[in-house]
Amino acid sequence: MSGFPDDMPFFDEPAPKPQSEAAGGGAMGGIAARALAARQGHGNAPDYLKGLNPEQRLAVETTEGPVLVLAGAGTGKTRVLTTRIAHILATGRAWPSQILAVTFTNKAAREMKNRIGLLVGEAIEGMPWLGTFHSIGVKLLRRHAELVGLRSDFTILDTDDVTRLIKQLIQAEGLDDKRWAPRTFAQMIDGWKNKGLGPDEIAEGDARAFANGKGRELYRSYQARLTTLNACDFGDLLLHPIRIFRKHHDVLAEYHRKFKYILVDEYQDTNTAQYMWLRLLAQRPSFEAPLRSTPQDERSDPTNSPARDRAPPDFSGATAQGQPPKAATRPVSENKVNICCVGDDDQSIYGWRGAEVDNILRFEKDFPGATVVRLERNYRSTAHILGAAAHLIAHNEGRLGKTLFTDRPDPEDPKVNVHAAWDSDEEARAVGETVEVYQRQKHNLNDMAILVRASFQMRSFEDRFIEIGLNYRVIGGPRFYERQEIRDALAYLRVVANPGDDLAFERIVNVPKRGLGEAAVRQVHDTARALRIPMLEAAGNLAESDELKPKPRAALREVAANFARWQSALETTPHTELAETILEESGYTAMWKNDRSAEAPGRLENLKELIRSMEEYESLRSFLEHVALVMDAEQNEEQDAISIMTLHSAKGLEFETVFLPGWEEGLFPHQRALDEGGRSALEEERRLAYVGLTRAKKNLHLWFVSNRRIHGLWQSTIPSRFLDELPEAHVEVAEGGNSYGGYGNSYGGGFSAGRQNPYGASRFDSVGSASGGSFSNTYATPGWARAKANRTEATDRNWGSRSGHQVERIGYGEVDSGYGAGRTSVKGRTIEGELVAKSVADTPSAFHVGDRVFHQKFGNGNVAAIDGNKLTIDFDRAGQKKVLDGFVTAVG
DNA sequence: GGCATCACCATTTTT
DNA sequence: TGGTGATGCC
Repeated sequence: MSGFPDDMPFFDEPAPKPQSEAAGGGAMGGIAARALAARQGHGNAPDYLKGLNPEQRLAVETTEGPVLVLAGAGTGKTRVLTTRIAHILATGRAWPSQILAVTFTNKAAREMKNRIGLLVGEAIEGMPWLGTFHSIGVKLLRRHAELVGLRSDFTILDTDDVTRLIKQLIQAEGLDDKRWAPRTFAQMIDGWKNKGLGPDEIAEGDARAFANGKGRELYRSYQARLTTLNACDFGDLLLHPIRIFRKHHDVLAEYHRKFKYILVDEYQDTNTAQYMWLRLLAQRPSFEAPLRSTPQDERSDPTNSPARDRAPPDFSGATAQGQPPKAATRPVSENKVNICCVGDDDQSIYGWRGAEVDNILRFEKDFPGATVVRLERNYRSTAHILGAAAHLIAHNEGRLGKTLFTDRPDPEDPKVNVHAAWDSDEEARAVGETVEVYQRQKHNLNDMAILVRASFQMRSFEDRFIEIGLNYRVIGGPRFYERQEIRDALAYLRVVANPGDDLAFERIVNVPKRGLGEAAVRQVHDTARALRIPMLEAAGNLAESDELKPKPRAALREVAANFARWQSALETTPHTELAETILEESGYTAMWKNDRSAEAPGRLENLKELIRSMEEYESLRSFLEHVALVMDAEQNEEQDAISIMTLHSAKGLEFETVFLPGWEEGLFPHQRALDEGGRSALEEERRLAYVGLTRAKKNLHLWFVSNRRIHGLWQSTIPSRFLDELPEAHVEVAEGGNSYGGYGNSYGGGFSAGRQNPYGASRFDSVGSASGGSFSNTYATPGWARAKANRTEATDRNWGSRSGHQVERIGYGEVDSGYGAGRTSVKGRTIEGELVAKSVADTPSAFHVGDRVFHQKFGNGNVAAIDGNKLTIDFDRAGQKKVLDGFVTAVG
């Protein structure tokens, strides 16, 4: 991404040439030649169109008017986007600078740039408006900053800065920052900004919910403070441009003229603010769609803040300024909106951070006459994987509806495997063994991945892989630019680049320790506020006065002198060299060299890496811009290693072999999603499962365990309802229990919909009961049965090596015999080819609500509810638990 | 200012 | 259970 000062001037591009000229003129270099090829008629499609399937080609060639491309997983989405851009360029429809192409992540933007580059050669240099929402937002804002009271050299605050700032504000209000956590408020503000709401627009209820009803004032003073600091947060990068567009018609009109084509990647992930932003840019005055509908998002959002009931903010630039929304005199062609949104409603997994799936569901209403192209031909996965994924996702309502298919079904392809394990350690062990099996078959570790729901799950895999010496890499997790030492170093650089960056100054004024305590820093702060000058300047003033004691005074004098010196060197010294000097002279490097903790060498190494990475940028300023917007750092993939990551960070990736552990109720779907988000959250969890399944090209292994340690306590768990939703035809319950036995009947089958779901029983519950509850309650394959038979012994082996679990081991052993003898029916049944794990037992439970029962692990309790063979029991000591009836015995 | 102790918490994460 | 962040004591 290019840094900001070196941007090309805004409106200096030549007017677009008519198509006929563009093709013939040499100005576009290689493109012209391709354009020629493009115009040679249907029989002779240009190279870049060859190899596209008919749907992809339709998506590429429908350049005019609104287009929605519903691109299922692995259907060539990026290819369509990049080819479409290449096509627009090659046919001379627009100059590179007239195409606005937005993505969510820097990675996606980078990949698009690369791939367009491959298609059209050098012309990519001129794609200045391809980037993330935020990077394009910055670019817009730098040009028009004064319209919202900022200078164009404003700084971009990261979440850490924001939190510290809010903390100051909360304290300044005389509020207790423990009662009102700054981070919580930062998240609230972020949420509001995602919805496009400024301080005056938030709902009364929301405003009152924080800081003794001072939420709104706090938000307002936060914004005021940002303006004073000449800074903005991530949300402002979108909101400020929206404000500018709404208020300054001329500005918006310029961009309307400028952008001939708009492309949006991952449209299902757009939040309301991004949607507003896009609509402003895409919308022409005569464009008459309902700006925002719809009853649907109210319905699907049980958190339903009052804000949702208010009239939607009017972000139509036209109507806001009182212009008639209709401009009947304009020729239709001028009102054409050449916007192309690409996305997949089934992969919308970011609702919890403000994404509105509804945006994509509503596209055709928003843009009447839209061409909708469905990409369903999948080039990634086997028919089994696609079949499993399709069957699962079909349980969601409110989909646009796609069914992926493959042209290349292969009878040799393995089915999707479902495995059970006793607990998470065994799960890790078993996954490790399976990985080794693949390794022996010459599979690369790079082609395998373990995708987990929550990051705490990673640990057991890491432990195990270290133990057996298996290379792994964790994707995601703590980011390079979020590390303490990197932040500190960046704070120094920020102050040098921008002396008014008080937050950065405060961060490092006493790092390393210079004897500047809280009192001294406060003094600097207050002076700065009183005189309306930057803290750095205030520090210089105080150093010359006698308001402070000699020691802090000397420290401040040195700090001020240092920064003055570094700033003057900024013009003359290469920025990498200057950075080194700063870290050296400030004593920062020395601080870590003197630190004897284990992390210190790593931190020094990171600092070196930071300097190295600066080399790619031409100035300190452009580097800082990059850092503010790009929080990730490249991972090196040279070493052969299996990847471990969350399902969320796996979106967009693919692997030959995928392991999906932890498919248990409460973990996946996650209990918290169920508790807080109701049905729509369950559907999002299901989409997450869908994303997980569709990452696999060939081999897919799902796992669930019977016991998982959650918050340090062992909990018995039951298989995820999502397992129930997989089609039997494509799934195989894995054998191999002997090698890692011990799971036996403890999982019991079935899910926990009843009590745990606040919205009531899921409709999947009724699958069992509606059909008379005549299902097996267990997996039923020969291997399974064998494993069951081996269970007790294996369990002893597994648990015996641990201390402190004797009781449980014995307990389960005893329960097991009773359970096995009493009520198991091993023969599996299916319904319409569905249901691998069964939810409901053959026989209704013999227990009754109110029965006094005993459980080996949890002790005595009373039955509170019964759902098939699943009992909800209020235990005297362990609280309420859901257990299978086979695990308890009647008391008295 | 540095260390020990204690309470508290515990999905998902980009920019 | 274990990691973090804040408090309080020296």
